[in-house]
Amino acid sequence: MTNPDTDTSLSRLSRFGAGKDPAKRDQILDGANTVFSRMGFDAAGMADITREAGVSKGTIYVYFDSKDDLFAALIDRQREHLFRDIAATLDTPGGTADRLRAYGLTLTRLLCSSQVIEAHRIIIGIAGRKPDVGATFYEKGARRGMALLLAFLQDEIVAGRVLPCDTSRAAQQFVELCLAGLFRQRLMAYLPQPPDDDQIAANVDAALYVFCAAYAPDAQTTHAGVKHTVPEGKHSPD
Amino acid sequence: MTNPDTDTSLSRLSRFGAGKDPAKRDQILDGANTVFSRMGFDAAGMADITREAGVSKGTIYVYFDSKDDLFAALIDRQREHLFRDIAATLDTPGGTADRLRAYGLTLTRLLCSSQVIEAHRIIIGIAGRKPDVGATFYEKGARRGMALLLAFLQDEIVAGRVLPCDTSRAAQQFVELCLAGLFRQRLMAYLPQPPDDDQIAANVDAALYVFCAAYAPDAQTTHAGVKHTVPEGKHSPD
DNA sequence: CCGAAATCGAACTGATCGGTTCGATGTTGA
DNA sequence: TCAACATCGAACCGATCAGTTCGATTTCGG
Repeated sequence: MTNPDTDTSLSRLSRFGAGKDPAKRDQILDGANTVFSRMGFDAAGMADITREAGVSKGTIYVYFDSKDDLFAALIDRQREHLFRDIAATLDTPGGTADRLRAYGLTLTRLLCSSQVIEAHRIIIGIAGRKPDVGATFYEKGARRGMALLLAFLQDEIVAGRVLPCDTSRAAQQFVELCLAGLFRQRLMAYLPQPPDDDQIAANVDAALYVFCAAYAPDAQTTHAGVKHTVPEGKHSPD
Repeated sequence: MTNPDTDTSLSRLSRFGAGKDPAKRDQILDGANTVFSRMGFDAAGMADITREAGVSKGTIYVYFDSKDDLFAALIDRQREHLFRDIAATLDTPGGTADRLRAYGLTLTRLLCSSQVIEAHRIIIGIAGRKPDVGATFYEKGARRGMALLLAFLQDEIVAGRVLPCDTSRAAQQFVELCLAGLFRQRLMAYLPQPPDDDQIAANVDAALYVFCAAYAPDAQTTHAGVKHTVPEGKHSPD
């Protein structure tokens, strides 16, 4: 009768139901992460994951319903890990540019890391066959990270430290500027290794320079030409 | 004795060797294109291509050595098609901004098209397992297209219409600005359809605004602050 | 030390897929 | 009309793989 979900007696604290031990679950996910990263989704075999995780095949299927389910759980776990790092950056002390730089540095370093690149490769590779998987991945990942930057930009505009503009598009532009020359090249394995910190810093500084030239109020107030009115046009797709 | 490769007699003009008929070759590539686009590389079966192309399996293997070979040939054919469209844009009449706009419009429209997106999905999906495939794809595609823009920017700098800068990085930045909010979202199927012409135009105009704010000489000469000296720092990876 | 339960591990199933083979078929040049 | 030849099409091969089954083994609470 003792329901394992409601039983909080001592006897249950070190004993889990079948497929309920979080340590073993993590062990499986760690192995899956290694194998998926090394081989990609289709080429990765459950036998490989079995071997890498040091867990029997039957046990994996006790913890996860299918290969797809296992992969989805893996993505979810990684994502939460990433957000912890990014969310803090915009609360950095310093001026607008400094906080943007901190955000850009962290974002660029994380997105160009082998783990994130491999995850993107897998998602993009199946996005044609399973559009909802890709869309969900973007929604819960990039879109959520973009929302942080978007809120920051809106606050800065209210404070007069950034020119009024289509914040959604400006946020997209800043991110793409940070990733310019790195992310796409990493995805296509044209850059086999993640960029080092110097390259990232140079890229983010260059992005910041361009971004400030367009959206920093001092450049605008100094140069009062009509040519540089910030277009507030239609919202960009986001 | 008559070697089919060197025999130019009339008898050979309407008769091709096995696996040498360019019309049938194209027929196979058309079918392969449809199937690869619909299903992705791994999920696409040779049987599907056989059906779609209306060609027997044996014949396909007379024209192509393997699935990989077939796919490579398909990519090569598509690429040449694209370059014809892009190469012309920078020779458009008009000022610097107009020509950049023409380039950006064409580039964005093509790269966000379903054909190109699907090709990217496949390449990126296997780039982990076969890095040389991905690298070659980037080398012969994006890199070559970037070279056009790069040469253009250098000419404009010499003519004093663009500020001296790291042209390689500036070119990357312009391209990413044009694709901001569109290309990555298309790859991940967050945008199921290609953007329409209005969206593309708005995006390219926004990109152009930002790019000009940073690299147009008039804005710089007017605003002589030290803050806006264009950094000529280390070359960005390209 | 016992007994229950989770896990192991190895064999097995059923299906898919890339690639091959080979006789039948249809087209073409002579 | 005939002979050569590219193509067809359907069966076939060998390998791989996701997922299942089940008895043996380990683990842990009592």
